[in-house]
Amino acid sequence: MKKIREELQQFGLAATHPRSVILRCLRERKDHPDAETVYQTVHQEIPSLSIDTVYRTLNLFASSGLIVHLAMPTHRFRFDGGVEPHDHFLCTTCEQIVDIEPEENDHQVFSEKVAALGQILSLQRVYLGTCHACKKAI
Amino acid sequence: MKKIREELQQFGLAATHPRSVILRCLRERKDHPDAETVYQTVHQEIPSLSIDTVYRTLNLFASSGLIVHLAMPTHRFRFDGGVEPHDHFLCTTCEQIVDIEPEENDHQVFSEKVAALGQILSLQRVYLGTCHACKKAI
DNA sequence: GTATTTGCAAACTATTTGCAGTATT
DNA sequence: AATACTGCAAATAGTTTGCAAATAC
Repeated sequence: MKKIREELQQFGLAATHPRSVILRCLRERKDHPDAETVYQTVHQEIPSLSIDTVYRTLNLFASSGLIVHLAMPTHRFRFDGGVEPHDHFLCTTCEQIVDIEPEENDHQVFSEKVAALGQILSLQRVYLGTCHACKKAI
Repeated sequence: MKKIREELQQFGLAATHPRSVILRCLRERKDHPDAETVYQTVHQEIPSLSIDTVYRTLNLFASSGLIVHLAMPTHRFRFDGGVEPHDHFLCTTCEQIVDIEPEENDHQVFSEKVAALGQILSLQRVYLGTCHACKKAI
């Protein structure tokens, strides 16, 4: 928990109890949760927590760069507590998201053409399709 | 317009007037519109058109593969009438989306690791950042 | 003529915001 | 003590759906 608090402070954010628990939740989970899911989890540890705070906190963390707001055609915003570059697979049926570790030689260099469009901050790659479970269910 | 109607029929969809005009709108625009924007445009040609039909039609087209439901962390769903593979730049401030034509040697082959996750139907790459206009405005 | 599609209206779901009290620095 | 954060409540925004009338095949 100490590390989480320090992280918040390094980003210039007050290390409150809700924020610490929300950030720890994001760091531990591997399933790229939405606000509701984060709320359900953190609510167990802080019963007084409201979902408004979860929304505000997730937006704050994402714009600070502490977490990643995922580019996905899903019905709810999804977040990723892993900030090292990697790709994702999205099952467009059940909306589960799976991490894909980058290849050794993948250094995400942007071409000049891309750089000319503005200040590029990140690149997200999403493979879209149907997971085995959903495929079977059809 | 003939071509548009034929396209709909090839995909097994009834070539109604609303659908034809909506598909033509998507094919002509370069700005990756949301449902509201499509509605504003098509509404000029078909005043009786309702936005419900726009939502239904966009979802139908996207699941049929006639258009692409973009993977973007935007507040509204965005659609692309260009179906040949290409990348996108998203300004996370003004939410404008710009096409990036693929490099010559970009053939979008999926690794076995990716293919093992399920049936992969497409890959979307999104460069996120701030466009020049928004950068200046800060 | 039959089946599919559309408009209307309403519902539903997700997300944001103002304000006053509370916690953090 | 001053500032920043949170909960409450309500508002806002985006999208979906049931049903009867209209349209396409």
